[in-house]
Amino acid sequence: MDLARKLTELYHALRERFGDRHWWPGETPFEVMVGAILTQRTNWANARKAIANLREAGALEPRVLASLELERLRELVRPAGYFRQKSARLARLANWLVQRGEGTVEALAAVPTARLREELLALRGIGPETADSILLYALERPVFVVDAYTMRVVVRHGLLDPGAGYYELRELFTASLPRHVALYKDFHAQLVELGKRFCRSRPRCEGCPARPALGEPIPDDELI
DNA sequence: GACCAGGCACATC
DNA sequence: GATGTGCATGGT
Repeated sequence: MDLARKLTELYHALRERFGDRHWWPGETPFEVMVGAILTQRTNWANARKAIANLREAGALEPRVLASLELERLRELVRPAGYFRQKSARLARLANWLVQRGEGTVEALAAVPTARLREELLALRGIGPETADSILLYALERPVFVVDAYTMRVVVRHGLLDPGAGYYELRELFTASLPRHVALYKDFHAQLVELGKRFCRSRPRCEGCPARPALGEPIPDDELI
C-alpha cells in the first residue's frame, strides 16, 4: 500500500474514532499566533490561562501587546511557564506585526507563504513548529504542522524511521496529501489526540507494543 | 516528589 | 550533525 493511501486511511480511521476536534480555539488570528508561542512545551490548560490574562488586559491586539511594559507582560504570561522567554517572544511577534503589517494580520494576506515563513523563523523564539502552526492555523496557509505527537504516531505506524527530522516528517505528509488547509488542520488535530491517548504512559514510545490498525476504527484498548 | 505538557536557543563535542 | 541543557508553571 502506498504512503498516500496509508495516510488517507489513517486519517479516516482517526476521524471516525475522534470526530471533529474543533482544534485550536481562538477568536482572532492574532490570538492563535499568541497561543502558538504560549503552548510551546506547555499544556494547553496553562497556555489558556495566560491567554485569558492577556484578553483581560486588552493585549490580544498586536499594537497593545507591543506597547506593554516587559514586566507587565511577564506577569500576564506567567501561568504558561517559561514566562521570561515567552514574554520576549510575544513582544517580538507583536513588534514584527506592527512593523511588517501595520499591526494587522490582514496586511499579511498578500505575502507569499515562503516569505512569511522565513520572516517568522527569523524571530528568535519561533522555530519550525511554531512558524508552521501560525501559518496553518492563524494564516490559513496549506502548511502541515509536525509536532512531538506526529512523530510518535508516524514512527509507531512504521511510516518513518525513528530519528527522522522535522522536515523529513513534514515532507511525508505534504507530498502525499492534497494541499487543503482544512485537511491539514484536522489531520494534525487528530494525530495529537491519538498521540495523547496511546502514548500517554510512554511518551518516547520505547518498547511499547500497541499499534493501532490502519483503516479501521481504533479500539480503546489499543489507544493506550 | 517525580513526571509531563501542542519548543527553542545555545553550547559543546 | 548530533547531543545535552536551561527555561518554569501547573496538573496528575
